[in-house]
Amino acid sequence: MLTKRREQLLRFIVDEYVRSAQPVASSAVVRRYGLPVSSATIRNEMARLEEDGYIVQPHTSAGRIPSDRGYRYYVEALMRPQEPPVAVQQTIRHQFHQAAGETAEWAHLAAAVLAARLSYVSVVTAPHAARPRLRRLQLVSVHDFVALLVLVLNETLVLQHTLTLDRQLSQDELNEVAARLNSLYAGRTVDEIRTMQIEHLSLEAQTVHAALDLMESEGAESFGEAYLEGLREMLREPEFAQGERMLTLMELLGRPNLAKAIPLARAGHQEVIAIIGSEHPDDAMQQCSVVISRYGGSSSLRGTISVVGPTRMHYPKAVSMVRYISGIMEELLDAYFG
Amino acid sequence: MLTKRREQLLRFIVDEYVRSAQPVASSAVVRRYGLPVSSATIRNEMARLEEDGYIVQPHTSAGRIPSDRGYRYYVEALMRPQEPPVAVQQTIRHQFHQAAGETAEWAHLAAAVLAARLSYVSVVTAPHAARPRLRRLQLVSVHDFVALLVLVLNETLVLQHTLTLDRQLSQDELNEVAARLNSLYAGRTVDEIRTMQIEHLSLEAQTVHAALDLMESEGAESFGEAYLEGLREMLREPEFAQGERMLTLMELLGRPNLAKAIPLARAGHQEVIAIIGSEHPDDAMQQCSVVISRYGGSSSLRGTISVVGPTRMHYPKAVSMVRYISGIMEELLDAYFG
DNA sequence: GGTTAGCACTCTCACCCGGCGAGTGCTAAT
DNA sequence: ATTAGCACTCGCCGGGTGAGAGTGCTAACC
Repeated sequence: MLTKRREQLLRFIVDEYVRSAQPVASSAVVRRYGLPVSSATIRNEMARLEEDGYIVQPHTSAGRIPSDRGYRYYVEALMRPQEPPVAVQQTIRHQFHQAAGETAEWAHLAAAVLAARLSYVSVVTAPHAARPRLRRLQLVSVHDFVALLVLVLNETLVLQHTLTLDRQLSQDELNEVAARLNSLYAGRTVDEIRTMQIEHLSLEAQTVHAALDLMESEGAESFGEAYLEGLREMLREPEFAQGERMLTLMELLGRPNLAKAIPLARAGHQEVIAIIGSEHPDDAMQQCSVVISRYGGSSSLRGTISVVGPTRMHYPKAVSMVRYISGIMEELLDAYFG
Repeated sequence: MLTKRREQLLRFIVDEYVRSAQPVASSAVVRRYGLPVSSATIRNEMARLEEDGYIVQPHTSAGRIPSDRGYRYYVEALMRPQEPPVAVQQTIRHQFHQAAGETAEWAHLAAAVLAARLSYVSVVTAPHAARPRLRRLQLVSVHDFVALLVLVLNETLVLQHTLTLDRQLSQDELNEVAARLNSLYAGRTVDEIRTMQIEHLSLEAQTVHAALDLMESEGAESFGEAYLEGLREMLREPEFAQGERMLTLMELLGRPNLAKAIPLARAGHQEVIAIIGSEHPDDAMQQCSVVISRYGGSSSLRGTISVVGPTRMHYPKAVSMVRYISGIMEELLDAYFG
């Protein structure tokens, strides 16, 4: 347990380092925060904080920077999460209000807003049903032997697939098939449809097969329909200034690797958690922190919303912003599909 | 007009510089290409090429690198476009075959393949109808006062929009409305629907209004549904090694600026054109070249396919690969919607 | 006239060196 | 426990230097 004064000092060091990206000197703390003690006293305290592993020196005769352990303590015990200012809240609400009709765009907008407000990378997975239900399917004639299968799943997810037919069918015939399948299967999950074991011929069978495939591919939570924004902004942070660093980061945040960077499983509902630097299992993430939360507890749709930034991240802002946007997504889901 | 030998020398210099990213020395040319002359002779010839503006020296006592004019000459007169090897062609055809059903994924796949084969940035705009026609619309009940409008346009473009209703409507009622609107408007363009001037009440009016909005937003060729791939690969090229360069490039290739980088208007059908460095109007593109082509001449659907790389680009590969992929897209469109 | 060997010249790059400034840790006094 | 004073360490910056690469020029050669 840290003494009151050491806690406060640690807070100053974190705040200052986050602000300036420079190692924090003892004299700088005294000057900037107007402490009633001399820099020598601060140096003594700093030495103790360093012994305990909360801060480190990049090299002798440099100031101190927080260690991952220091950040952790800061996040747990020291920081005061600050709600976004009212003006910002209003702007954001307005933006979501504009896009209210575009269900499929919510997650995209959330990612964009988050990135714009924080200048870190934001990753938002679209609202997603663990067990998707078929709402309605439709067949649209496209060309002689080609038809388009359009699937509306749970709430508003729309999928499509092109079917190649064995014979020419009119739109009316397609409508009939669709109507029959809708009456059989609308409202059901993949498993339910599978266990019904109804025999189908040709086009019906083909359609059901394609539909089940599409639905299944939606089953697992993944980054398939994730929105990632703000990479450019984040790469402006001084820790990524060298080309080297940028490339490894881009590598890591590319689609195939995204799951390594962001542990969806650790996202808890309605609580925002942070994973800091060395707490990541993956080596490439040692320099980064992730702030993550799940949204959509009350409806059947769930998603995650997260921010990836340098360990030198503005945690109060990041946590509160993730919490705020997550709340908005929750509200929207409730209002539209509650 | 250049002499035969100078042409050949220019070709060597371009090839070698593209390969090594290092200024090409006179002795290197002699050694590497086994010429029957001495390096002094090459130096004389190089001096002439430089006078005429085809090559430049980064500084005294460095080798030569091609100027934009030199690249232009190379592209026009010297390079031999090389078809992709048969094995590669087969692999690519196989990849497209796999995805044949996923109409909406073609452009994405094209961009991915292009990026993987060339390691430059590829940008592919999805097949797009200049005057979209409504094929079919559908209304799906989502929740008490919420319905989903699904629009199938021209060939296989599927759009969606959420409607908030003034009163509760059953799926059957929604079906009726959809059926009526389909019988009126299926197969028509925005303009046609507008001129029909049919009076509608409440939900019908709302639906038509939303549908027209969606269709109109698809009208103009844009990067709205463009796929961009390969940024990471391209940033590995030595010319972008400094963080500075990377950032300006990422800035430029971000959605809002993409149109500046890639002049869609200059893409000619069935011919692949290159825009080299200083030929770009925009300052930020002076270091880059674009290879671009249009696809989909015979069907009503069009799109563009382009590659952005450093001016030190492997033009033969880039041009032939763009041509090849463009041909495949053409074939696919013909086969499915011809 | 075209080609070439030889050579002086230029420019970059990598390296080393030394001074400066920042910031610390320690000691001794309060 | 605090603090003034001071020696010490280390990164950074500028200049200087030597090696290497590659050229342009000149004069000789076929």
